[in-house]
Amino acid sequence: MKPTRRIGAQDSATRTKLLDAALRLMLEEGYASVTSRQVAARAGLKPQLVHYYFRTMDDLFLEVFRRRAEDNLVRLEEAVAADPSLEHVWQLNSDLRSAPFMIEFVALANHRKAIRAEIAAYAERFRALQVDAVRGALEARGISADELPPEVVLLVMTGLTQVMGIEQSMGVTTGHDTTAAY
Amino acid sequence: MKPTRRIGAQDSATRTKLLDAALRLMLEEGYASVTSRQVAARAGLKPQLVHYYFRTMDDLFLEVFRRRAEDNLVRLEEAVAADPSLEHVWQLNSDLRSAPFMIEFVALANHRKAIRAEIAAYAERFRALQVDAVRGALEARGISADELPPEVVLLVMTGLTQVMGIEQSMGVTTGHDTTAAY
DNA sequence: GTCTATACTTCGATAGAC
DNA sequence: GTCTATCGAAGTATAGAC
Repeated sequence: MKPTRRIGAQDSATRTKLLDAALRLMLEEGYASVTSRQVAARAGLKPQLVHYYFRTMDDLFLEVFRRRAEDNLVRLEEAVAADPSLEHVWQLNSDLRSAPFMIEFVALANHRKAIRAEIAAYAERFRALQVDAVRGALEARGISADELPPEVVLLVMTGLTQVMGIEQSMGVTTGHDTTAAY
Repeated sequence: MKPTRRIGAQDSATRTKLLDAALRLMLEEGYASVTSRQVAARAGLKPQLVHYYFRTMDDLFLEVFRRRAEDNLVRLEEAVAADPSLEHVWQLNSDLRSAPFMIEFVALANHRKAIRAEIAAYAERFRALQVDAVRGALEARGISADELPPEVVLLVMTGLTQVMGIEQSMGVTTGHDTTAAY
């Protein structure tokens, strides 16, 4: 029985610095660049501190994801409460700022069980919130869920913005303008 | 002036073994696991051979991508020639087998210029083929490009299958059945 | 043309000092 | 509670032997 190594306090300022550095690094250089050494360098700290505050690198990734995901959920809830119209929900979905974040984590999750589970749970919650919002917006327009299920609307919306986001980030723009206008 | 180190022949069987091993590794473990040591281990060869046949790891990634992309383009062309109906184009797009491949490379491309350029070029060619196919299928149905541009149909199609593919691989399935039926 | 011996860097992780 | 000294394994890449 291993005596389980000691881990730093959750509310340590150093820990927060490491999490911030890890997130920035991930967005700028990709998850493969999120190593104990590089994270520490960004934060202006020693590499060993990463392993003091996070038992493994996966633990670090999970914590980076949770912080941002939690934040996203709250922001979505507030935004929908403020303006529940269909246009606004669409607009929120078209916000491409979180696309790079998700690309990294989806790629990472594809090969790490713990992270995949965390993302799936988050995605379900996020989707549930969105479906509720779309359902309300559709009803307000007098469209019943039978003729046009909110889940369908949402998948089309999400798919569209996702593809366009990815393609844009790579410089592929064929048909984007036409579609946006449409 | 560096005398440019020697590189193995393009048609070497060993080189092909390395490319195959790299592709498998990438799909199974993610791009971060595609290292000279691991690729060589998979192929039953010495790590140094990777650097004999590919100057850098990026060169290896590029070659893995090109081989598969070339193959995809040919297959798409043949498939559309065989059956240019809208249903068939949709079916081809719904083929999720290449989704994991693209996820890896998109994530990788986000942070490597050379790879991004290669993927963008491929995506444009692939998209052009698809747009032609959809345009033909729509016209066969008497739908003019003015009322429903083929680019739009394609982006919706691609978006839908892409999101569903990603979500499925992570165990998120809310609304998939409903949408498929719809 | 093909492969190996080798160099140097960076990796994650732990045990122990403050 | 916080941080550092240190380890063995794995990373890319090159020069030179067959």
